[in-house]
Amino acid sequence: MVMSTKKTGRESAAPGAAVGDSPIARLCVKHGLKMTGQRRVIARVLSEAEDHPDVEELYRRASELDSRISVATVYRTVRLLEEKGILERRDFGGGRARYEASENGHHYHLIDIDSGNVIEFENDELVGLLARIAAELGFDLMSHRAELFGRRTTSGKKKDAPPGAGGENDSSPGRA
Amino acid sequence: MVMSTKKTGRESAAPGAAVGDSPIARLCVKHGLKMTGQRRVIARVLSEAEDHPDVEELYRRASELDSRISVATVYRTVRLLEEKGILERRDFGGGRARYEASENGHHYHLIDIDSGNVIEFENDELVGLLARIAAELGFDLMSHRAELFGRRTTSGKKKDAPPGAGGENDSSPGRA
DNA sequence: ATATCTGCAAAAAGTTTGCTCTACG
DNA sequence: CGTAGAGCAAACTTTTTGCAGATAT
Repeated sequence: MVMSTKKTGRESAAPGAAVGDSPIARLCVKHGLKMTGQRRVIARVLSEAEDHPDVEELYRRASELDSRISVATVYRTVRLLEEKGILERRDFGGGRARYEASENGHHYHLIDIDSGNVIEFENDELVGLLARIAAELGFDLMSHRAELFGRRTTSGKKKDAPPGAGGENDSSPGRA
Repeated sequence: MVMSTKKTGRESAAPGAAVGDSPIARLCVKHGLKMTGQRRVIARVLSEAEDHPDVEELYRRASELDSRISVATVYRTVRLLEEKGILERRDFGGGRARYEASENGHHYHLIDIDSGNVIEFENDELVGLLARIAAELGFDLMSHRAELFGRRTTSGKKKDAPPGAGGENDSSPGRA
């Protein structure tokens, strides 16, 4: 098992994309999408996001970088990227869809039911098992999610708890 | 892996509840809720549901039994029962919330992303793995959920397809 | 050149709510 | 009886869309 480390940096340039483009912008190019100014900004915001922003939040962040962007465009972009498999839509309740880059790798959430902290983790064994289950039911697994709700073990038998890897503390709480 | 078998039957009567009441109606009484005619009907519809109806579908089914029911009441009831822990709200994409009785026991969902159909399954191996993961992170697993989003395998290489056990055929298709 | 994309504003779609009247306990 | 609940319609929230003008390739 591996605790997630989100990558925000950029790799080498790709043909057809401007050199400063974000990873997601390059994916857009690869998928044959036109790279408008707005789209480039939204792609960058998405690439740099370390949380799970909803459309409103994406709009806010994108607007800071370039005010000539409308919500409708964010909605359209996010939908387009989801269809291309570049983005994944998440539903943590609260009525609005939230997004994260597929390239961030699949990770899961363990929620500490006492503190509310969210711990992200990856687990290849889990991916494999879920894919196998889907296959047994006659499906190709396109995406999936798993959320664990747990309580710290009282005994100090904890095996693995990387210090800074814990609570992500996303912005939007449920509609309490 | 075991396909689920929902229980729809009724147990013995409870004090304070009318004899013909559905299991969920009895839970309502137990929680101190007034049992109006409408609520009783909605409770019954929920108790008898073997799928994951959204509000519109609940409204349709309830209206068939008693036409004096409004959508607003369905919304209110469903929300109330969720707060009481009697119902669980599910988000399978497609924009609408869907509900199922908590008493139906633990199972997982595989959503056909093309049709919106939901297949339920149980899997002990999955439970074990998730518990182990939680333990490795220093937690006792209190509850969890897993949802798979898949697409029917094009090739006929399906391994395991119990003829009548599969497609539950929930009503709402994704927003295709 | 031209198909794609954007902004704007209007419209959908889903859900909540204020108010008044009804009816459960 | 008193208060939770129901109906109705209007309000809200989130997301989609039609159209005219802009722009990347």
